[in-house]
Amino acid sequence: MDQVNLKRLAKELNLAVSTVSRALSDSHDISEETKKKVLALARKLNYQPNPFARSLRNRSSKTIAVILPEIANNYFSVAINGIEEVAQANNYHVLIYITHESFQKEAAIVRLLLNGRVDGILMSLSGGAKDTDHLAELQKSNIPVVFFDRVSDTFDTIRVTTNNFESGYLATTHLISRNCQRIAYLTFSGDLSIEQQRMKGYLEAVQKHGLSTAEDLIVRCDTNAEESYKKIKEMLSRDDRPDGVFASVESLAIYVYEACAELRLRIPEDVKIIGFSNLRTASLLNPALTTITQPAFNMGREAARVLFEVLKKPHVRMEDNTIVLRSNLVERRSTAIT
Amino acid sequence: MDQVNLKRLAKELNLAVSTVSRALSDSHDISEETKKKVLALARKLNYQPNPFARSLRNRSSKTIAVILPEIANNYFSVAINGIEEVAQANNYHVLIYITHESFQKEAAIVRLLLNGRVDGILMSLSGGAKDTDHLAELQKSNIPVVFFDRVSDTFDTIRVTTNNFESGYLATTHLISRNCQRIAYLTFSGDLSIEQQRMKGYLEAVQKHGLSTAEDLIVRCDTNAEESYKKIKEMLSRDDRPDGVFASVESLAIYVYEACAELRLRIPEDVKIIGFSNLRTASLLNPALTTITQPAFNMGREAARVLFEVLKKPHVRMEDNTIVLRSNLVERRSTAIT
DNA sequence: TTGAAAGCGATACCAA
DNA sequence: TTGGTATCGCTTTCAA
Repeated sequence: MDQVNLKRLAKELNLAVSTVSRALSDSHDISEETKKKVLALARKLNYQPNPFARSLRNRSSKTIAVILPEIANNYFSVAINGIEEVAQANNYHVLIYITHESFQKEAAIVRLLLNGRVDGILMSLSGGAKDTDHLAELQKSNIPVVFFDRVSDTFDTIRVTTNNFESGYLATTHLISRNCQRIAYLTFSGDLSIEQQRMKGYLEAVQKHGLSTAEDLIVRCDTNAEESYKKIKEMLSRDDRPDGVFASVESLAIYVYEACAELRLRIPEDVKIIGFSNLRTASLLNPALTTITQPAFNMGREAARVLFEVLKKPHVRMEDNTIVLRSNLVERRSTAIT
Repeated sequence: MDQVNLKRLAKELNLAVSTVSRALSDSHDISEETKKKVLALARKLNYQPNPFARSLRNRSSKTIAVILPEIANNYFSVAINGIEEVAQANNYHVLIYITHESFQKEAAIVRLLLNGRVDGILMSLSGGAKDTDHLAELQKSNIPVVFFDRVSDTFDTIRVTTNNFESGYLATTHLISRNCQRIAYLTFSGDLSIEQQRMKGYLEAVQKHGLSTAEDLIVRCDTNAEESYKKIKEMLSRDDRPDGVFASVESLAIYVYEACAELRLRIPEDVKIIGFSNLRTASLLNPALTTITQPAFNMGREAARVLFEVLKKPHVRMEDNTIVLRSNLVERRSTAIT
């Protein structure tokens, strides 16, 4: 079957390729009559311009990339929803890449994108990444990047984030106001800027109230699920186990629930729990989980919106380049006074 | 800054463009010496071939599309994980499109892809779609399509699905064995093949045991969340309310929990619930939800695997073109005998 | 208002 | 083993 391209249309209409091209792009110097003829045939043959020829010629891919540490997580999947909505509105395509929290994968993916495959990148960093060469390369490449949620402190690009320090502080004081005396803090590697912000908030609140900041109250979980679960369970089995747990990452709160079930610890009687979480089912858990909830959809939408703003006028440098949205504390039974 | 392309490399090395191209693709008829020289310079200048020039020339995009009804849902996000893993292993890129259960959007997206932007498509249909013109166009376009989960009965392509009829039957008999007499069935529009399969299983089980199949036990929810919730709540408020509910879609099970909480109905004492669900937190709900769980990751992986099989040898027609994986019933407290 | 032709960057065929 | 050139499909400049 013959491809339908400009040449084909031109031949059937006895016109030049350039005329057909201009007619389709509604150029001013084409007569109404030919425009109509061209459009009619194009529709009849279901003409679709070849995207690669276009991209090659125009140096624009009409595509953005989203690089994420994971996707089976309500925060990120809702954020993608926001991103996709904006992209569709701008007639852009969205490429997805998942790093699975692997720094090597992240670097490899970024390098895949340096050659113009995408016009811009939305990115949430993988945990535990020390080396940032790939980010430096990105910055040199003139491809605009917007970080969201897990942003980079060291690179001067646009960021969409939440008030992590305040949220960390707020979550901790919430536990304290519920009579918790030994408050544990659960985090991933702790390397990410947002983890550090949240932890600073935790530490400041704990110190301000004269509570223990013993190192053994801080559990750093690596990406290995089993390992993390074991560490958490171990902490909850100790004699001096905490009476309050602040999970700075969604999945860790779930581990706490599972560990408590196994250890027959009652929530909130024996341990109170608060977690950063966008779980749809937080209110249906047993007991309902008190959460710090991030505006996932809006963060995705904002990040995409700013990216397209830059794509439309690349010469403009964003002055105030960090957009901070607010997370909400939603109080539920897991931190109720008993 | 000058682009690094073949021309540039050729000039700096005093070679022809074609020679450089062949050297980089490790062609047999290029001397080791020049290969080395070319590779060295390419690495030094960080040469990245232009993907669009390549795609234009080779008529291959190294990209697949995934079209989904929604993404903020554990089933689909885990399925994407499986898809992305296979795609990365094959050095392919993954475009994501979300239809939000809108038939119009689905059709528009499919039409965007008819022009060669992708080499293949993985697709899960949107609900309530009657018109299938866009699928017909797809089939004519020679772009291989693999349906997964929400497959099409009418189009003869490759399908990856689960044993929906049996699962529907099994879920229903499970409720019956837990002494349920009036079993409600919750579904979306009911237009999708998988919905019909599941419902057939439900009906057969109910009839076999001589229980009521009254129409008012079947609740068809449209895509509107509020509307769906109201319908479910209304059913649970009636005097002849069901004592067992089978939610054939994940989100509907959540509505049942929420409605029961509002109506002060106890699960499982007053109503027992089973649901198709891939919720990470099913076991932590109050009470833990008995589920039919689909192998989401494997379904994504299988679908992608078959797609790449076809992409590698397009002339081969798949004989047995439906792959059926098995869902599991996981019994939990929401269907416990009381 | 329309046509001819150059060029985007990579590949592959034909010559040498 | 290497070079020259046509080609993929589209856009755009220059000429007519």
